[in-house]
Amino acid sequence: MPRRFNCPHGRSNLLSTLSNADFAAVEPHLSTETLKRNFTLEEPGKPIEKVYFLKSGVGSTVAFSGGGRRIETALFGCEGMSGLSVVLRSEFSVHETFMQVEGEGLSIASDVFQDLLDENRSLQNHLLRYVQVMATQTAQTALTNGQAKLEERLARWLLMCHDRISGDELHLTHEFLSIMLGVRRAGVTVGTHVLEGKGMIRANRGTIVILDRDGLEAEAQESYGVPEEEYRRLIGFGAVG
Amino acid sequence: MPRRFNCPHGRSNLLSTLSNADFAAVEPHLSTETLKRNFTLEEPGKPIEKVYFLKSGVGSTVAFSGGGRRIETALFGCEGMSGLSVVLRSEFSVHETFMQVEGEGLSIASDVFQDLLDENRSLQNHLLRYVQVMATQTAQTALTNGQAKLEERLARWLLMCHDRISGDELHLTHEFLSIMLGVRRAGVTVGTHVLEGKGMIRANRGTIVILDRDGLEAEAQESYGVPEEEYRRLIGFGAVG
DNA sequence: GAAAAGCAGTACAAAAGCGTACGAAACCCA
DNA sequence: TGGGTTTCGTACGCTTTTGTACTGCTTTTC
Repeated sequence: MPRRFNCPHGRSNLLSTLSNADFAAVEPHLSTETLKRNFTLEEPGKPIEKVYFLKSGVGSTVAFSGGGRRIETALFGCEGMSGLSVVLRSEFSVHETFMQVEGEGLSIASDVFQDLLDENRSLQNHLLRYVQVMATQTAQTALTNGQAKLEERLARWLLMCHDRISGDELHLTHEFLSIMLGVRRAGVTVGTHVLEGKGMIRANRGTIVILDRDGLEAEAQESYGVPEEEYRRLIGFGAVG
Repeated sequence: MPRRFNCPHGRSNLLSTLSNADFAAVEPHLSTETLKRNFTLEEPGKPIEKVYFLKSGVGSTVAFSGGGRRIETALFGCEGMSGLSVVLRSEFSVHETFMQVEGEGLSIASDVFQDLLDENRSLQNHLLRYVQVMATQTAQTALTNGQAKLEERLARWLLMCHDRISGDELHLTHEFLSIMLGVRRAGVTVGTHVLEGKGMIRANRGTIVILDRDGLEAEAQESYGVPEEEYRRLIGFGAVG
């Protein structure tokens, strides 16, 4: 199976799948921005100022609790956007969203964007379908967190990240991965060794290279694939230019 | 702290918090239905025919995978509704939603409802905010599934269910609870004994009685409360008649 | 080029939870 | 009333994961 969200030439697939009229309405208000690693796209509990459509890179939404527990609940790249709370008329969310892999994005001011949604039914409907995709992803994360073993969760995460980058190299530390998955750092070390032993990845200080996607998909079992299929159903892929 | 979603006299709080105009638009199309335990509100992968606003009882959304793994991702009562996929223009969801505790609900045909949403901005916006509440609940479930111990998850679940029923008795088996939480049946038995030992609940064949909510909230730690607070912020409570 | 910081590998005991299984108690229905 | 069924209590060994901590290798910084 091919890489699933490999948006060609750093293009936002979510914008590409808009109708011409909808895209024309949005386009004048977009500004290109370079989004560095760790850049905050949404601050928990604070009104969202800009919505970002990624052209490349990966964004990550994390739920946390007072006691310092954190876990990633959703992740998106060139197929998606930040600021779902704007689409959902909620001003902000209690969760945090930041850039996990740096990239480029198109930003639009939240208030302008909200007006566009008001005026433009089909634009809104399209993005609501995207909300459903993300809701599915989060539900699947809940399922996986509750039922899958560490290696399976690790494989799922690597696949989802791989789907959204170009090339096969992920630049991240075990520490970071352990926070995303909500497990112990040393557990990630052991888990990567297992996947490495099966020849699926090659790990190196700060880098993981994907060698065998099919193997990883087998390892991830049913943990991987459901939201990806929903994306295909509800959003689809824009014509490749 | 009082019971959080104790809708008086079996009333839908979600409908009660609509503006008069919005409620007037919806009201003529509603039919009261008795919803037995296990009644399917949404079938996975099949177009939703009716949307239900609960007046009493509890509905439950479950994610599952081919391998027979299941876990509850969200739960709602008189404060909520089924059929979020209709609000999100997605026809259906891949998850299953059914009645966990029997009750009454107001149903409306999906196509009629969708037309109402089209014509009625503020109705749609209100329900979109409810979608955000549920997204928050699911994210919190992902966090809890990944990080909390069995007893904490159990306490959270009991509280969420207690919030949505009248009285303090939950009628359910350990087997059922184990499926909702995605744990072993025998684990639930042990967990309930611990909570019982602390005087928070009293358990009996098919019944759990909540004795000490505050105790349970302490047991659940930060696992409980976030989506409830979001509901308060985004939906609120209708005037008590 | 030395010191500091960051990152990865490893080890060990302990806890949490699982799979399984068996028997007892409570309930249901004929 | 009695047999079948459902639900619950409990036990045992095993796997997974944790908490903690120490070591050594890189990379960065001064």
